[in-house]
Amino acid sequence: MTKKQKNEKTTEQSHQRTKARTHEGPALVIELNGVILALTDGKPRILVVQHPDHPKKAAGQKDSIPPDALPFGPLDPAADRTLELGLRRWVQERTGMELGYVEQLYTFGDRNRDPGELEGGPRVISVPYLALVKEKQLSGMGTARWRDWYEFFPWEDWLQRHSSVIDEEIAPALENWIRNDPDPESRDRRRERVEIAFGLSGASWDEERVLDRYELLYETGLVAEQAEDRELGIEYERESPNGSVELPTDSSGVSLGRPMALDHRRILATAMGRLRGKIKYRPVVFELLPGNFTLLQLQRVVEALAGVGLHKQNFRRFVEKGGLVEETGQWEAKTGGRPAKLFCFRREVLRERPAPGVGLPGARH
Amino acid sequence: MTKKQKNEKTTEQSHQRTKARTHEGPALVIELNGVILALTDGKPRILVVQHPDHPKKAAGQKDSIPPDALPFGPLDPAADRTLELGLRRWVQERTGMELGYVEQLYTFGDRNRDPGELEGGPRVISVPYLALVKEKQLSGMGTARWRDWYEFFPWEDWLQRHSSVIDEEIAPALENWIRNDPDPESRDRRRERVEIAFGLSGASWDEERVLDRYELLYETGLVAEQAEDRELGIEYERESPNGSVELPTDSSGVSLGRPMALDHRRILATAMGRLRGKIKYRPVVFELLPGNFTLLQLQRVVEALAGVGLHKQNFRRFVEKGGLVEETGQWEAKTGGRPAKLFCFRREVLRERPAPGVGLPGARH
DNA sequence: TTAGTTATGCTCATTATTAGCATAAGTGGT
DNA sequence: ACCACTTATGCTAATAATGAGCATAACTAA
Repeated sequence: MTKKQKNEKTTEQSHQRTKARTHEGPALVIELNGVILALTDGKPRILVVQHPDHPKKAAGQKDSIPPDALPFGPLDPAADRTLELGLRRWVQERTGMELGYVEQLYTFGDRNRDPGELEGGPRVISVPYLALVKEKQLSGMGTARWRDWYEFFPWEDWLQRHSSVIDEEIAPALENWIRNDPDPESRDRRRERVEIAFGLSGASWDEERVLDRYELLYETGLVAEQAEDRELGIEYERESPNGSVELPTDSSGVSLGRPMALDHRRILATAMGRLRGKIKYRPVVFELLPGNFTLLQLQRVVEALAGVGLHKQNFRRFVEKGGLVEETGQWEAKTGGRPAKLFCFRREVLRERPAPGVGLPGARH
Repeated sequence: MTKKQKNEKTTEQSHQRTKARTHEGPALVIELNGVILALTDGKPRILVVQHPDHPKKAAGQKDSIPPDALPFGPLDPAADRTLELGLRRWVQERTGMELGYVEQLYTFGDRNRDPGELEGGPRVISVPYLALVKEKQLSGMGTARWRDWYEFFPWEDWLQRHSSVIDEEIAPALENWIRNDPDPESRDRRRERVEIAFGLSGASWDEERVLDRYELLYETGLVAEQAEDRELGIEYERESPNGSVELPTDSSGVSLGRPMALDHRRILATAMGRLRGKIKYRPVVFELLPGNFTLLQLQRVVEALAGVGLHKQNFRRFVEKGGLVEETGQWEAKTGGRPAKLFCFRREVLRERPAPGVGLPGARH
């Protein structure tokens, strides 16, 4: 087995990593990841850190900057009463941030998702959480920094029309990938997945399928993580919220979007898809906004999250008639044009409607 | 601490339980639970087993039948490549069932959700999965049996009008619970939660809020598990998909619906809510139906899952015009009336529409 | 043949959604 | 003061989706 050989090759190089992860016995660890999202100048940004023991660094490649990683901390089974409290604890300890809205995402437990396992490290189960915080209140610790989430997924940004990277790079590569499958049935399945995920050939773009798209790019070798995993000889068998995923085949050498450590981009994709879905039926956007806001501010946030542009007048009508907001009587003057009314979230809507979200009224398609 | 004293009291009584759970060291175990749902005579039924080491049984109460439990198995960190494969493995091993559609639910990791922890047992993290299977193909093993899921949640069944148990038992008890709160602010929060969850006083019934409702009944002492937990002295701090939950106060002695072991009814409530939501935007109902079906069969299934009645003609129009089904050319004669066309799921809809589900067209409200 | 049952087609009023047109009320520059 | 430009907000006409029901068709059982 070539993969096994590769594993051995890396074993010695990265003992630093193993050491950092050694626990007193359990072959099982729960890692709590946080996808911590805030809005700075109307752009969604997530908190990233530099992974302290990323293989590349351990392998002595000091010159290469370790990739961004989602902040994470272990669950302390003895101390943390709930998983969520565990997350809040270490986020508080290490960033000084008090998390507000918090929501559990998908639990990732695939073997070898953490390369440390190849060296006898414990099986690492990751339970990631999406957290929405009001503003950047980062008490500048360590390597942590905010990063626009579209840097990781440039193809998800449809705000200024079709993001061109799809037509120019992704679509041809995927077309190639489809053609390269020798089995006709399997080829059809590939084609269907591509068409549904990227809204190609007549299918419509579903902004929620962020993970589907990322996983296709992974399988096709269009994101850097795939090459990295292959290099490390990771036999990566994956379970996914949307069904299982084929194993990577070839590496194309292409690297779309900013890579992340381990499978963190997969986790981020999960978070993005989840949030894009959730804003439609639960009033979570307001967690990111100040108490008072203009309707255009609200619209810009929804657009930034969903990655699509909306029709202004219709959006306004939707949130007003839907009872999601109410006037405060105050005005915002610094709009650059006519002053705008300031609104606030109308809590009573929770009682009135079963699924009070903002939807995407008038999305351009 | 009275709670601690109580814990000690039960320690000796249930050593059988501890023994059954003893592992070779890890203070952490992943338990994979399956909410395995099938349809028999059009009714949603889930697979339940008798929990082998339920406290009551261990405490020597041999006469009392152990309550139903969701089937579960441990994750074998060494052998199971993914969590989902681990689930499939033991379900296959123990019931002979091949699971089809499988979906991960919320990961429950609260301390003391498994009473074994009180006696030094490992922290048990539960990762439950919802699985939909075509028919009852139960190769009658052990204590496993199918049980109508509304036995556990009688108040969720609105098919024949308002299920009366709400008006007669739940509403008064909740009203009482609200009034008993001495703090006015906290009282308002309780009232709002009740109104939203149960659609009381003008709010509309949201069939997806199954967990909210169960948790309110738990807090109010209207379900048996609460009394049980109190008896065992469990200091139960809970994290919930929909936010945190108050600690139980008094026990009313009332027991609504069939109880389950540990927090399994909470897990089941999560599954029910998730499925009720999912059918609206993903064509999962078809996983439960045979390949060919009449529109009324389809409607009955959706109604059974959602717990609400639908307008027949509108439902038909919805699924037909929405492209969810297509005619097969065959007919079903044994309808008791005019023969019905047989339809099948139309796969292409996945490509055409972003969120192809059945919705609840014409739900009675 | 009749009563009962289910299937299916069709209508009509109501409500939502889409895509714009048009006006209001600010800004900065000349 | 006037202009060009910006954003805010009101309104409308065409179209689509939804809710509620009438009516007919095609079978079964008594």
